[in-house]
Amino acid sequence: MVTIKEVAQHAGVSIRTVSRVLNDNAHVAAKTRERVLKVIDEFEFRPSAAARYMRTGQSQLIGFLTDEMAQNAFSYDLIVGAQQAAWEHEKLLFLVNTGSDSEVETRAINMMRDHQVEGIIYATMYHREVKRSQFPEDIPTILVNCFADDNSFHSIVPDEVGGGLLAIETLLQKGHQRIGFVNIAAQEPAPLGRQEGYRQALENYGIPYDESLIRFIEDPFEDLATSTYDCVLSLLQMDNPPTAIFCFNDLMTLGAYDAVRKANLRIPEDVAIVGFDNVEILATQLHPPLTTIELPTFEMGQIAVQLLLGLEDNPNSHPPVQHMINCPLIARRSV
Amino acid sequence: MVTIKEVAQHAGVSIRTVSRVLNDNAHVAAKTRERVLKVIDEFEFRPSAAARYMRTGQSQLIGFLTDEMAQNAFSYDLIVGAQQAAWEHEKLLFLVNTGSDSEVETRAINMMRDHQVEGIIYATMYHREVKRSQFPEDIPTILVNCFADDNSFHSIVPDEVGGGLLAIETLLQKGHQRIGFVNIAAQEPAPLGRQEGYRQALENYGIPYDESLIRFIEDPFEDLATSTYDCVLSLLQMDNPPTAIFCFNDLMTLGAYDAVRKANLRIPEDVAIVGFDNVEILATQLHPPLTTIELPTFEMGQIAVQLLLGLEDNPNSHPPVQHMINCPLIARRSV
DNA sequence: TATTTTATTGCCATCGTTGGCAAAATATAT
DNA sequence: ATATATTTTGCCAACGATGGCAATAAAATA
Repeated sequence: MVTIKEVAQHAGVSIRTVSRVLNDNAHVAAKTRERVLKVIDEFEFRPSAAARYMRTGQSQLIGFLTDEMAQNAFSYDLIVGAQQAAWEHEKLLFLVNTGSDSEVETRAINMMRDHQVEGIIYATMYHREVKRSQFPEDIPTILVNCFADDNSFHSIVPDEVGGGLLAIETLLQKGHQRIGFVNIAAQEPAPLGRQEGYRQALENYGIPYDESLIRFIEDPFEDLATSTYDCVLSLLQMDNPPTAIFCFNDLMTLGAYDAVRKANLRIPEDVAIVGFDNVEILATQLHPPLTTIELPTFEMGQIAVQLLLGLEDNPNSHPPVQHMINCPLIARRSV
Repeated sequence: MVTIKEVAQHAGVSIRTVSRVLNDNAHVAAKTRERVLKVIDEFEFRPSAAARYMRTGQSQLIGFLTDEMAQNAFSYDLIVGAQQAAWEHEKLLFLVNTGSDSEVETRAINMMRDHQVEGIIYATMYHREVKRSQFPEDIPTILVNCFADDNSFHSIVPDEVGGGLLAIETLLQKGHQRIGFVNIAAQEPAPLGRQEGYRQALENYGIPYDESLIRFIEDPFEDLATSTYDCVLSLLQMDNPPTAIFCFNDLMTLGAYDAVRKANLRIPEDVAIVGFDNVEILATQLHPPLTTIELPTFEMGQIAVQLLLGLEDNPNSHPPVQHMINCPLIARRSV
């Protein structure tokens, strides 16, 4: 590895001059600069980030922690979004997947501290609350898709209620009056929020809230599509069946599509279907393509980094920002 | 940030002693060590990785480059696999997604060099050849899911031929004699290799190779499932239709399932289906769950890191290893 | 007790870079 | 030509850690 010393030697100047060429650019004669630049180029010299950090205290590093390796595309888009934003600011992203193991988490945070990251982004795979104690107080931290129990950290979460509302209002606008909803049973922001959106939308349109149109899936991991299949089939076999179904997520629409076909009905002519998440691999390939609410994960990753970097300028921007991201409708052909 | 100096001061020893406690552990009196350890603990001191690197030359960093942000789960598993292996060796992973932009790629490699990564892993989203010139010669590099045009780098790729062979032999063992194959038209290792596996399997069982059973999809990005639907439907409408279908990837089986249903046939009783990739989100949720060949991406990521770290011990292990990863069958219920 | 061995500790240089300050070189004003 | 201002450059000390070597303290031997 070639150092600034060698460059100085070959250019016949002191290392201070090389350093000046590298940084200020001021106070160095044009001729000298040219000579130095030529040597730098020739030797492919690049200043050591570690040595630079030693003097400046700027590591140019951001830590990115994720809790579990989900099967879904969620995490990946989030990472890429964050990576891209970091890139635009010439920062590098450290990635650690902790698998929800709190010991690993602590160790990971320690390692990031060792490398003097300028900030930490902590992203969870599903929207939930996290304990504040697990995060260091002296490193700027942004929570993504989660929030601290005491809201003591900046956090970026999707607007679940707004998403649910938008899904249902879209259906109501098309004239649907009875709308089934296959939700999951957990007491978490996502199912709770989306259901609240469902309720509000009906209220806005003066349509009574019929509990029998809502079905819950207990175990959201085991055979999700199959459970949805059963739920949707039973909804369609009601005396007064719904003409539209809202599924808690896109994966579930796989089962919903099957159930509608089983009942010998057509999508969207007989039954409209709306999902949530906009998992492109599914939504675009289904038959017909799925209308769904987008969980803008890429954007969330981007915003997290931008927020983090903005923080450095005014680190005392208390109270922490609770950023709520709008979930737009992606209209395809299932409505 | 508390430094070794402060620790030394508070413990009433020199920094050299603290350093010894931190590293060797030898040649320091039990009493002293205890005292130092207490201060370290109390002040939550952690040695700076940058300063450490300055002296030792060990950055503990690995660079991970990906070419594009694919929709599929491929990349994510790969990253997590690599991350996990890195973690086990106490290394941290830098992630940069280049979006196939060679300028970004060069800049990314430069940034990694700045941070003195111990090695670089370059992973592509589909199995292909890459140019050797784009990689630096002085940093150990592992290619994943791709290989250099002159095989001058270590590389880890899936055994496409073996995967295709396994898929078809599985079907042949079940007594299927006419097996349809929906492939994609690109001249790349994956479609070419899997088709070669298809051919070999038939040859092994002494069954004639009937070209009319193979269909090609020209544009593998636009409406893949729909194109597959058309292909499978036309296969099933042949005079002597196949009793099994092998799809180039799992996404395509979505269309294949629809086509089989459309033809009023059952899976697997009337038509067996085998996919490729083992995209869990799809394979486990389909109706019935999909039998498919796994592309062991997680494992590939792990092996990449292990190989990289092993390299440091014997950096002159020329010629570069061309590692071929076995693709196993994941038997579910579509066969 | 004196002497040798061994265990413990501290001083200093170093890694590659940047910033403060002063020295040298050049340009401008008298 | 001399004095003064300005530009250009170099020396040296950091940053936070580690390693070589010497100094000191403790233990073992004579």
